[in-house]
Amino acid sequence: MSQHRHPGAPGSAGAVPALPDLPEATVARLPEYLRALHNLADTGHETVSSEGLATAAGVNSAKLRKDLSHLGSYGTRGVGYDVALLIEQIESVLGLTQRRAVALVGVGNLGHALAGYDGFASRGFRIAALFDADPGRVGEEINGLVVRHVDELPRVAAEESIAIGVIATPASAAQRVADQLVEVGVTSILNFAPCVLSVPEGVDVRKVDLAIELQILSFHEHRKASLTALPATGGSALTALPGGLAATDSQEAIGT
Amino acid sequence: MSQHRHPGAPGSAGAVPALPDLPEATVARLPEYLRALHNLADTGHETVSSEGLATAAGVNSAKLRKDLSHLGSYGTRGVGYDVALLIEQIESVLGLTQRRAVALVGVGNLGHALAGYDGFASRGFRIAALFDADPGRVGEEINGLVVRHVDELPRVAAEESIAIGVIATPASAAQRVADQLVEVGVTSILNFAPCVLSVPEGVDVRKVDLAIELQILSFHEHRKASLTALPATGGSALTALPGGLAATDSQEAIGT
DNA sequence: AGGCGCTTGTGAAGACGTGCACAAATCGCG
DNA sequence: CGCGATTTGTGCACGTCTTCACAAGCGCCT
Repeated sequence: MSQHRHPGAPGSAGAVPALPDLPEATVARLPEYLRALHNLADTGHETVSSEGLATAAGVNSAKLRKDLSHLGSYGTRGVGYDVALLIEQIESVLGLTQRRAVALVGVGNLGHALAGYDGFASRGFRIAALFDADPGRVGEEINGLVVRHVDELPRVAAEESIAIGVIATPASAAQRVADQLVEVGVTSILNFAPCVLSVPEGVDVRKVDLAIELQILSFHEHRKASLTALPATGGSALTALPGGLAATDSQEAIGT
Repeated sequence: MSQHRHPGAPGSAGAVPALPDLPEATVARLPEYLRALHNLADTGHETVSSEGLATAAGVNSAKLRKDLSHLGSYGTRGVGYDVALLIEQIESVLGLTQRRAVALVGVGNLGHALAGYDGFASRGFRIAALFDADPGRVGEEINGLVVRHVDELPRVAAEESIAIGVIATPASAAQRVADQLVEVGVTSILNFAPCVLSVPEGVDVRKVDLAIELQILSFHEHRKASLTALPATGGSALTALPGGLAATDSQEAIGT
C-alpha cells in the first residue's frame, strides 16, 4: 500500500493518541476482533481472555495478543481484556468514533444490494448518497435515498462530506468514476468492479472481486480432487472428524 | 489455510500436470492475471511482456514473473508470453477447465444480487441452485432459477454435483448452513455472513465481509487525516500529482 | 503476607513474501 | 553468421508476518 512514513515527530504529543503505525496485517484483523467483541458484549461478557477472543475471531491467540499489544496494554494479566474498553480502543484506532459518509456509485444489481445492506449502518458507516450514470435509474428511491446522476457528485460530496467512495459499476465505467471521486477529494475507494484502478498517491483502493474468490476456491477444490487420486498415507479421504466440527484456522483473512 | 501436504509422491506422473503446490499468495493473484489476459486477448494481443501484463494486473513485473515461473516456463525470452497459451495454463491450474456448479444459500438482499451477477457465469462458474430457509421466498424465480427450501439441499446437491457453496444468509444462520453444506459433501465455501465458521479439516472457507473492508479504509482515512495535522517535511498536503494520475502499486490484493 | 495459578506481553526464531539485479535465452537485422 | 536489443527466469538479500515459549504481572485463597 502507499508508503506514508510517519517521521519521528515526537513534538506533536497532544490530542492525537499516538497512532502507532500498525502493521497492515494487524489492521486487517482489527475489524474482526471488533465484531467478535461486540458479540461478547451483547451476550453479557465483561472480560475475555486472549484465548477466548482469538477463538471467537478465528485466529491464533498469540497473534491476537501481539496485534493488541500494538495498540498498547489494555489487558490485565491473570484476567484478560475488558470487553468494553477494548471495543472503545479499537474503534478509536480504526477511526470509527465518527460515522463516516459513504457514497455509492452504480446502482445496478450489486449496487442495489449494497444500498440496502444494513451491515454498513450498524458498523460505523452511513450511506449518504447513491449515484448512477443511467438517467433511467436516476430518481429511483432505494432504502430512503434517491439515486442521483453521477454529475451531481461534486455538489453532493461537498454537502455530505463524503469520506469513502464505493464503486459498483461495470468495469468499463469504473476508472472514470474513480477519477471523479478523486476529483472531489475522496481518498478511500472500495472497488467492486473487476478491473485495476489507477489513482494518485495517497488514495487508498481496496478491491473486492467475487469471481476471484470463487476461482481461488476452485484451485483448492481442484487440488483436493487430484489428491484423492493418490494412494496416500493414512485412512480414506473422509476420516470424518469424531465429534463433527473441529476448530481449524483455515478461516483466512481475505485481505492483507 | 489448511495444511494439505503434497508428499513427494513421484509415482503418480500421469494425466495430472504436476500440481506444483503454489504459494498461496501466488494463487490469489492468478485470477487477476487471468482477467487481464482475457482483456488482452479481446483487444487482439497475441503476446504480452511481463511488464505489460504486470501493469494490466496492477502488480510488480518481477512478482508476476516469479508467480508465472511457478507454473513452469511458458514465456519466450526476448518476446514475452503467448496470451492464449498462458490463459490456458492458468485456467488449467485453477481448475477452471470444468465449469463448477455453485449453490447459493440465502436469497436476501445480497443473495439476490449474487444470483443475478453475471460475472460468475462469465468466469467459469454456474449457479446451479438457490436456497432459502424462509418459506415466503421459496418458489420465487430469480434469473431463471427457482428458489428452493434449504431442506432440499441434499437431493439437489447430489443431482447437480455442487462443488462450491456460497453463504449469503444472516450471521445467525450461517453456521447451520455451513454444517449442512459440509454434510452434503461441499468442501469449498464462500461466506458473506459476518461471522467465523467452524468447519472440519479439509474444507476451505473464504470470507468476504463488506463492512470490514470499509473499516480498513476508515483506518487509513483516519491516519491520513491525523497526518495532515503535522508540520511535516516538504510542501503542503496535496502537492497534487503533476499530470494527474500516477501509476501506483497501492492496489492491493484483498486476499492473502 | 505469601504462594499459587492464570494470563498477558514480548524476545527470538523461523516461515513466507517481495523486489532487485543479472545471467541466460531468443529474435531480428545487417 | 554474428551482434545487439529485448525479455524471461532466478539467486539473493531484505522486510514482514507468524508462532513458540517464557518471564513478568495480577488476583485470589489460605
